[in-house]
Amino acid sequence: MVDAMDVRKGAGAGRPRDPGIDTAVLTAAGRQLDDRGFQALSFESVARTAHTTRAAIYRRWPTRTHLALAVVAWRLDVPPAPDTGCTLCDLAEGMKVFLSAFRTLRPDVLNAIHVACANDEELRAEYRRIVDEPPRAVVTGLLQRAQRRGDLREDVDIGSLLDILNAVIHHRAVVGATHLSNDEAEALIEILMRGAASDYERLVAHSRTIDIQHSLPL
Amino acid sequence: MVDAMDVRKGAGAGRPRDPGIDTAVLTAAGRQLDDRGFQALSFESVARTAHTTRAAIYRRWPTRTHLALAVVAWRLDVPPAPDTGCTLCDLAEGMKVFLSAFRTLRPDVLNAIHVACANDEELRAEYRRIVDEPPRAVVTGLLQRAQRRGDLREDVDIGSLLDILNAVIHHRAVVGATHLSNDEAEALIEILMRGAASDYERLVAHSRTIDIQHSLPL
Amino acid sequence: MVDAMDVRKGAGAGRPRDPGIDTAVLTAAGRQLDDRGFQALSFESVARTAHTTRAAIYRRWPTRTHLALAVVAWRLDVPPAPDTGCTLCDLAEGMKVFLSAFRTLRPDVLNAIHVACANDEELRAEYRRIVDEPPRAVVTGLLQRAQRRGDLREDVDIGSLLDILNAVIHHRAVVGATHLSNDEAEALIEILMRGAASDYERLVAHSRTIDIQHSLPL
Amino acid sequence: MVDAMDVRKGAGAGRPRDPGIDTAVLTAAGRQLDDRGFQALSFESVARTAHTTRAAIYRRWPTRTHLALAVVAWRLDVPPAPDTGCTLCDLAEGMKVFLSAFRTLRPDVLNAIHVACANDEELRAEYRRIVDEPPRAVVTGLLQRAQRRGDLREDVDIGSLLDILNAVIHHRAVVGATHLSNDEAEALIEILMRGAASDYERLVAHSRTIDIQHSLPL
DNA sequence: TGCTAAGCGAGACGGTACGTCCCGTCTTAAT
DNA sequence: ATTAAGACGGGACGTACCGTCTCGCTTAGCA
Repeated sequence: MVDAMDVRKGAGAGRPRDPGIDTAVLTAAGRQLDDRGFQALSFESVARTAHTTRAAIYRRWPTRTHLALAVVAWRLDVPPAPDTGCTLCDLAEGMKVFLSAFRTLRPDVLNAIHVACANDEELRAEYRRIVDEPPRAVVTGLLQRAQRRGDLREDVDIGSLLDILNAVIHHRAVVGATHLSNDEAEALIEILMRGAASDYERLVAHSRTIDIQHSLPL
Repeated sequence: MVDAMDVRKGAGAGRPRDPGIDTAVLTAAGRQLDDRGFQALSFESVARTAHTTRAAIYRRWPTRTHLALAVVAWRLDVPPAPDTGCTLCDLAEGMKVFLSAFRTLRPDVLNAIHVACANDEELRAEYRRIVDEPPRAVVTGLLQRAQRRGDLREDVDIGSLLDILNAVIHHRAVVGATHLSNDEAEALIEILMRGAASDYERLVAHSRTIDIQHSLPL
Repeated sequence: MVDAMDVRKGAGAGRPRDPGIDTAVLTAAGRQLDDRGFQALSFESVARTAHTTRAAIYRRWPTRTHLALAVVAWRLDVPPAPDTGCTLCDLAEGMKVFLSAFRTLRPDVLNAIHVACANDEELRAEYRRIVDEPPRAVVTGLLQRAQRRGDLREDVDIGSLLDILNAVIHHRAVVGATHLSNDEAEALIEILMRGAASDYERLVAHSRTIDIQHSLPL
Repeated sequence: MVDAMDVRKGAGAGRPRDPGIDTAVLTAAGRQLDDRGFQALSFESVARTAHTTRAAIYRRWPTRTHLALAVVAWRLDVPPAPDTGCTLCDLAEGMKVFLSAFRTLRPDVLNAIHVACANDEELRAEYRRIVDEPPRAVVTGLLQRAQRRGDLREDVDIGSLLDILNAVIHHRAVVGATHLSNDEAEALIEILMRGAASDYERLVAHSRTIDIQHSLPL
């Protein structure tokens, strides 16, 4: 994957960048974020542990927020959309996809990055592009199939459902400091599907006894 | 309510604290948070603009996170629970209560505070006590009345509903950088109440044509 | 001995000073000076280890220099002048007297106190009164007897001799970080007495084989 | 002579030090020492008056003692050894050399520096190298010539003589707060030379009527 | 006996300075 | 043109003491 940050102006002339520095820095930064959080991420210490210099990092990423986002982009690998034909099962799997984004970095670190983006439109867009959109796209497809299949009412706004799912998972990860439990996920899906399904009882009947809980990640 | 920060060990002895410093510092800190965000909140500059010294602030609040939380506690004034007998109307009002907590400080600032709490159990508890619990208590009462009235199914877990409401509002404020719109609030309430109400159609019929939208804050 | 610092204005009325605090503070201050030197002597830590408060100490001694001098005064006990009739022997003993002053506190601490006195005439006088004069008086007597006895030339200025003795001992203690060795003391006495004695050879002959070295302290 | 403080580890690489800062800091520090003494020497105020930052000073000198010693090294200019063939005259000149070291800074400041060296072997060595040794080397040469010439007895230990000279001058400067007067210097030389000269009377006769007093500095 | 003047512990107050860390920029020589 | 190295002017950190103050309580001698 091309590094989004690696947009050089007059590339071609002069000594080329050492690509080893890119990976060394991303590795060191990631380790630092994992160990001590975003606020402890400093150019100084990253340069130190990556055995390079601040200047070499500044050349690639202008702020530590850009750097942290680069770590996310480097790590994130969104799983493909499940398609078993069973809406409840797919939905349970879909929640894994949302969670996958929250596993690239500690939730509080992602949150801190977001805060740092708060006053910078360009960075916020970058955050959405890298962190928010990919899982959302996957689950959107999943729900659209369900709606086409007739499992969801026609008038249900899929965006609203996604907002709720995303919000609850995010909120729990970030505020509750624990990920959603199986029971909570079940309760959440039940409440949402009772409100959104054309015929909730039929969905449950067709869930092929594949227990929702067993497909939940945590 | 007694200020949580004003818990002095051997209270009574020693020169008493100058209460003017408390308010000056909280005012200055609040202003700083409003103007430039949490990361720009420094003991240094607060001390400067409050015309006092770092030491006097450290005596009261050990970290800038404690200080910021004290600003929230100082500002937050949770409105009383509405009780009109109309569940949908009350619920719409209830969302105002949640929003009131998110208006004490800029959403990104609250979020930043939360991030700072992430690795400190004591602070996280403080955050919950100050920011989360008060509105939650109010809306809990509201929903319990609705349930007693028979508007909510007996088997609905009010806690889960609150989690969802809280999560969506928090998430929108913090991630979306805008508060929930009327339409979004309406859609949210509809989805949740379809899933949770004993008889959603009856609730709508009895909402006395008091348009949900008109009672929403934004 | 009356404490020089204990000059109270309107003594008599009011609660009397707790004498236990005086000794506790002097003990603590002495210990602190012994352990970590003058620059580490702080009202704060003395108060802490003496289980009292800064204010109680300030009431007694206005600066830490006064306090340190009080420790010296409290500890110093000048030995009496020796008078064996043997000038060289007495002189060797006299050097002990000078050294006794340098044993009340570490030489560098005494020196530091002196530095602190440098810009305060009153304190400097106090220092001289407490530290310098007592041993000087003793050895002055000793040398005057020797001169009366005819062992020292009439034209020798005893003050100059004292200056030299005091200076060399002080200098060695302070600059060399080791006290004068026996050989050095012997060499010093020899050089001085060759220059000051009426008949140095006779003095050596009459030193009753009491080896100079054996009467030196270190 | 290379400045002892300017020993950089991987010299050559990196942005070179701004030599203007060195002189600005040494000037400011010297001024501060002259005006208000060692205890008032703070990195803070030196940085302020040298229009630089604490960090730039810390980069060069780790403690204010090192800084003060650097001021001495920067200022000290030891005069060359006199060699007139007249031992008493040379000796009188030699005392000027000792005094030159004590004129680089106020005696109490030098003393304070010494105190600060007391518990640091490395600093003490530095002090000796910078303050003690240079004048000592000069006068050593002077006395060795005198001894070769036969003016001093063969068995006189030049080191002991130097100790005494150095000690008395140091002591007077530091404890007496005044430098040695002419009379005192004369008395000191007389006492020492009576003890150390092969034939003191001859030395006086050969002092070419060059009055000792007239070559003394104060 | 009760008044009153100090002493006392506790601890807050406005300050100054500490030594450290990191920032973002720069200068240099070498690659 | 990038690299490693590292100095530069800044700013904030959290800590330690300073010398002063305000309290409420204790302890005596004097009236």
